[in-house]
Amino acid sequence: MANIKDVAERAGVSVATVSRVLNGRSPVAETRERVLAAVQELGYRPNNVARALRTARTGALGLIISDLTNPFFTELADAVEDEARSLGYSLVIGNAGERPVQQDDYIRTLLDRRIDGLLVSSAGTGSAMLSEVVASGTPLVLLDRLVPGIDAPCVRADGRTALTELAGHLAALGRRRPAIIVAPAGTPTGEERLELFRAALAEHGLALPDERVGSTPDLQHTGGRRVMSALLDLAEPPDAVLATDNLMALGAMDELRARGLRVPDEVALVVYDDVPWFTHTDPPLTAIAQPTRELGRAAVHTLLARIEGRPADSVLLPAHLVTRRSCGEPPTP
Amino acid sequence: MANIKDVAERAGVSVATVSRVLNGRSPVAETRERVLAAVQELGYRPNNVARALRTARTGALGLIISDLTNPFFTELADAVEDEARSLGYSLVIGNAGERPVQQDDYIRTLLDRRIDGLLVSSAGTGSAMLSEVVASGTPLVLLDRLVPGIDAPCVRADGRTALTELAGHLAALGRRRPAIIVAPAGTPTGEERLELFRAALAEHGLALPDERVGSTPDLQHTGGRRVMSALLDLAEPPDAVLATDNLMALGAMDELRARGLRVPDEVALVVYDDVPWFTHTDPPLTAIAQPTRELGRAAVHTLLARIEGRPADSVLLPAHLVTRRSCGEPPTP
DNA sequence: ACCCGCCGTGTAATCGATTTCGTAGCCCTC
DNA sequence: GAGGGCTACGAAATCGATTACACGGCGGGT
Repeated sequence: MANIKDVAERAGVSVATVSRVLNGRSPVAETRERVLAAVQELGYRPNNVARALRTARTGALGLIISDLTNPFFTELADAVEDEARSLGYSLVIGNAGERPVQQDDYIRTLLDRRIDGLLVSSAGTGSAMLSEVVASGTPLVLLDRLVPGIDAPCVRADGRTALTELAGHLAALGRRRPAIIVAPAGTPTGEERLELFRAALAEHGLALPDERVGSTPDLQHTGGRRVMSALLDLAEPPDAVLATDNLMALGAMDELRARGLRVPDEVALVVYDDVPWFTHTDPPLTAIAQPTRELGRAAVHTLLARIEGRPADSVLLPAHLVTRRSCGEPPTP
Repeated sequence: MANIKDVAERAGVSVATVSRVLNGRSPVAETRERVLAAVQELGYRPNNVARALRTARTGALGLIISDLTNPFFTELADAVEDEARSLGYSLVIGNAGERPVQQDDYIRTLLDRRIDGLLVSSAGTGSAMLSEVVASGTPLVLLDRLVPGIDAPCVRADGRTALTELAGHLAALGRRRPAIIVAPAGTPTGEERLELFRAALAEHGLALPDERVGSTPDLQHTGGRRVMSALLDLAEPPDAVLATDNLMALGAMDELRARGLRVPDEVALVVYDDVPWFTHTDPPLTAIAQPTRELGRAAVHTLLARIEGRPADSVLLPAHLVTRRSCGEPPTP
């Protein structure tokens, strides 16, 4: 591949001049055109690696995502990618697969690659490497998940409105024994959702006793199924279940189906995170929709602010309840 | 951040020695330990940008995916990422969003970043930039989609077995008027699936006339819905439909539902690409499952072969029919 | 007419690593 | 004991860009 020296020779100028023309400085029509012609003829493209070494800017952002196959995170990643690209950055995606060790591995790699900034939707509580990121001075923004003890802005959705709406919805439909499936105590997101849901239910005179709080470290399909099974084995099984993750909800649905229980007739089901195909499940699922694309966009902007040294605050966007049929009420058209 | 010079000073050796220790050459216990101690104390990590400039190897692979929000491609990307990471490469993902222009944009960026190799699941027929890739000498492997005129190995699934199984399945269930929803003529994948399906049907005495071949350039939800609508308006509407993409299938289902037609009673529906949540739709969808993760893995291996100068051939892995209830037969447990 | 300053350009340093080449010291052999 | 070969290490070139500094020429001000 042609390099800047080849271009300089062909245009009969120095490499400095070529560099200046390409970066918009010192615009003298005649020289400028000779250089551009040479660039054209040789099909020259600047080597980003060399440029990055010299300028200490790679033009790449890193995104650590907890689980790429989870549709919520896919959409988030898509939104981030879109926004980053439109602002001239490219995106290196690291998939943590919900494993803290793998996450740390990836963060290290990205740091070694000298990305300009890092977005992290953290798996678990693995904050050891995160404090290293902060220490290294690489701009960091947390996405969707808070990490205690890490001094970085966090962009995420606020479930309060949605959960209040949900509690009202369930109460109005006569549900008396709500339950929740969450990540285990200690994970900030899980705890927050639990507390908000409990508070919202209380306002409608509904209790959420600990026995109807099912939790599992396995945030996937099988975890959700196992927890749902335990809930159904209770002396007083729930008549409404909120699954705080779409994968766990799928597992929960499988368990219901396996036991021949009908949704919403016998048990109402609500999912945290709305996903396009929830319209197509049997029955269509009532869901709490986070403003995913907006989150992605905001995260990129916050990160760029940090990169450019501008002040950057945390962002909190409201989530909303999307009513479908899995709680019993027909959707209002 | 500490650099190699700092380490050298602290250890009282030259930078060359530090480099050698870190790369496993010239192992002399005493010096070696001094260097490693200095590395430890300074928290030194080699600058990958500088290393890449010198060695002309970035340790990064590029992946251009046609649509990140399509679950099939998500799983593919996940598999590729997994395999790449386990082999010491990181992955830069570019999302083409099914837009050739954006795809070309991204390929250029990745080339500028001097990635070691490129995997492309091409959107449309945008092969202009692809021939540039070949010309640039960057190792290239096509993924899932063939691109005519591009001299690069292609890793993809062979639908012949699956479509033969499907034709038999439909015939056995008494379906007489099969139809297909495909990408428009001119897209290799679409044409191939059409021809294979037609041939397989013929073996069971079933015809697939052109009027029951619905195509749309919009490979998304709305495209699928529009085509399904046209098929249903036929004088002799189909009693079985194969949608060659999972997004289009969702659109098709919406149209069926909107018209109050029951699946499988009135129309059988089959989807190309199996996705985890197809178990949860109403009814569970019979699908053609591509060996997605194996495809991802094979693609990375093929690409590495090219990178290392080993011979690399195209790979063709068989797809299979996964029978559920959307064609009428209960699944055999 | 002379000098100052500015503008466009070239020369060379620089970013942080790898790698070639050269050299000093050591051991072994004859 | 001298010479040859090997080993461990350092000095310096190198990758391909950006950029600080130097310099020559030209225009304008006095």
